[in-house]
Amino acid sequence: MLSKKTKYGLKALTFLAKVKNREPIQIAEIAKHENISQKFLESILLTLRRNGLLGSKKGKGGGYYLIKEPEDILMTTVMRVLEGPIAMVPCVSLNFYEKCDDCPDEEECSVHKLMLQVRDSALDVYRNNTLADLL
Amino acid sequence: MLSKKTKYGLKALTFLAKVKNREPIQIAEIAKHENISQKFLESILLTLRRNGLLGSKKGKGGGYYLIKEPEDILMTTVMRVLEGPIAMVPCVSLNFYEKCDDCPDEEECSVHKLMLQVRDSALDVYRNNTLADLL
DNA sequence: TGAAAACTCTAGTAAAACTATAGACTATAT
DNA sequence: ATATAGTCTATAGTTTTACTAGAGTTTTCA
Repeated sequence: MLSKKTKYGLKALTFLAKVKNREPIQIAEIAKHENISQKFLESILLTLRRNGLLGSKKGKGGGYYLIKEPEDILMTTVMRVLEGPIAMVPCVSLNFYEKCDDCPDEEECSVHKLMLQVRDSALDVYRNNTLADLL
Repeated sequence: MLSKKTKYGLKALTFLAKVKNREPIQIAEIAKHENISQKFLESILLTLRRNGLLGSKKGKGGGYYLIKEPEDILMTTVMRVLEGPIAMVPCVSLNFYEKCDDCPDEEECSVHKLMLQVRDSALDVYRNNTLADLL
């Protein structure tokens, strides 16, 4: 299941992508427009900012804004930042690889074999979609 | 993330697929061979049996066995039984569809758009793999 | 027939993850 | 100055996950 965090994050990004001139939008406005708990959204936007996807401006007239053009924001990046590993199992993860404690031989493991394919197909989707494609 | 339940279930199925003559294998033996907690495995095998993937035999010499040939067991079925919906979001699920409470218009929703593609690509993998392919 | 082997089922629980909230703090614009 | 708006830390409630306990039932075979 996709976490609410990722879902809300994606919605916020989409919303911000539509803003003219990349002017800052307040958290409250995004929250209201997308039906998201404001406090929860705060922490999500913060994560997106820390990971270089959003910029922020404090004080009056402040808010969050896209730091890059939607065409340049890959879904692989967004997903990794919000949802974490794209692989369903650490032993097939490119960025978060971990060995299984059970499972003596990865090459022989049926789960490994299947999940490798699933990862590749998901990666294929994420790599071929930018934020612009979702508008 | 793939649940342990699904992981263990897949391993058990793979193990059973290799058994000659489909003779019943005791839970304890599968658990030991695949490094799985026996009691936990019990409940998983039970689920698989209830969903028509395994047969069981009670009493002395009993155990679990595949009820169909590995070539005839699709991963879509296995995944739905063990892991639940293949879609990451209910609003793009074929078998477990549900409308989002937020989100006024599905067609306009960026999350929907992206997750539809992810679902399709995952489905594509699961439909093209039978248990036999994982051996 | 009876006892051991093996599956069935219900219930419960500890830990982790997820979702959300509260409140104090800091920076900025005007 | 002061109102505005993001930042940070802590924490509480809920749900899911991964198991465990234990009693019960069915089957087989001597």
